Amino acid sequence: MAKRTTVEVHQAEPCCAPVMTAPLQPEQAVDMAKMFKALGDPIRLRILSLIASSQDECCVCDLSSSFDLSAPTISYHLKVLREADLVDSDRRGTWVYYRPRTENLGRLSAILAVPGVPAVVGCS
Amino acid sequence: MAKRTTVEVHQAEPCCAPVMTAPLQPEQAVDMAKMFKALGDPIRLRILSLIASSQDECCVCDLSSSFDLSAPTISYHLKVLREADLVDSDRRGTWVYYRPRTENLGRLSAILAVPGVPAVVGCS
DNA sequence: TGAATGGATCGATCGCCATCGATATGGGAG
DNA sequence: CTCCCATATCGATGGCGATCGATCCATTCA
Repeated sequence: MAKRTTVEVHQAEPCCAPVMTAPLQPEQAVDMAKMFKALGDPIRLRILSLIASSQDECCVCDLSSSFDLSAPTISYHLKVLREADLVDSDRRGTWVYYRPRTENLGRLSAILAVPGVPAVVGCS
Repeated sequence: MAKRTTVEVHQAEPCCAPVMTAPLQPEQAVDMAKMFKALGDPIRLRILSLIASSQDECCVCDLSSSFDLSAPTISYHLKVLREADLVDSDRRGTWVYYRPRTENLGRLSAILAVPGVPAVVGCS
């Protein structure tokens, strides 16, 4: 099964071997930990999943309405995700749109992959 | 529903759809975030990769020698990984051995998987 | 039984993090 | 230009997290 149109390139840069395969180098560990730390908050995980599961992109106004948190707090979490290279943002007029950075999500997925267990991916 | 062999149990319980596929439920997000938070520290990532990449299991004494940290600190990080259900420990005589909990590593990998991009494992 | 060693726990410290109200910035709408 | 709305930034605060020395617990060995 070949690749689909919008997502492709990604697994080209694994950046480092799966954690099950070889010890992580300290420098790579710092890099990866930065991303995992950004995922280490329930609110941010939900924000990311809202962004990633929306078609193409997602407006901040849609996000805010899903949480019982102040706007500055949502903005703060988005900044953390942005600085962890997990999402990209793009202002168009009054609104700001967010997109997932699938190449980095794929890297994180790959590094946790368990040999012999295909990390299945839903929806064919 | 009975389990079969230990090898294949893993991907059986994805627990939730990949983040790219559907929004995470708050409760699941709390669950997953706990594990990601444990991975959000470079030292813990390296400890986990040492445990996971060793054959079968790994003694604490081998870990300590790889870091320039006090024994209590290593022990603290191991506790965090244990409480996040990412490793299991097992005392045999004087030494304590740690093993990765591959079923949960697999779950994390699966949740970050990008549709259309097989999170290939092993060889490349 | 007592000493020695591997690990875990305790208590303290210090820095970082999540949250908010207040304020700034950047674009439409009038 | 002026007002308003959507986001972002600032500053403060309360709480959690990483680290260490001291201490405790378990096991082996003399």
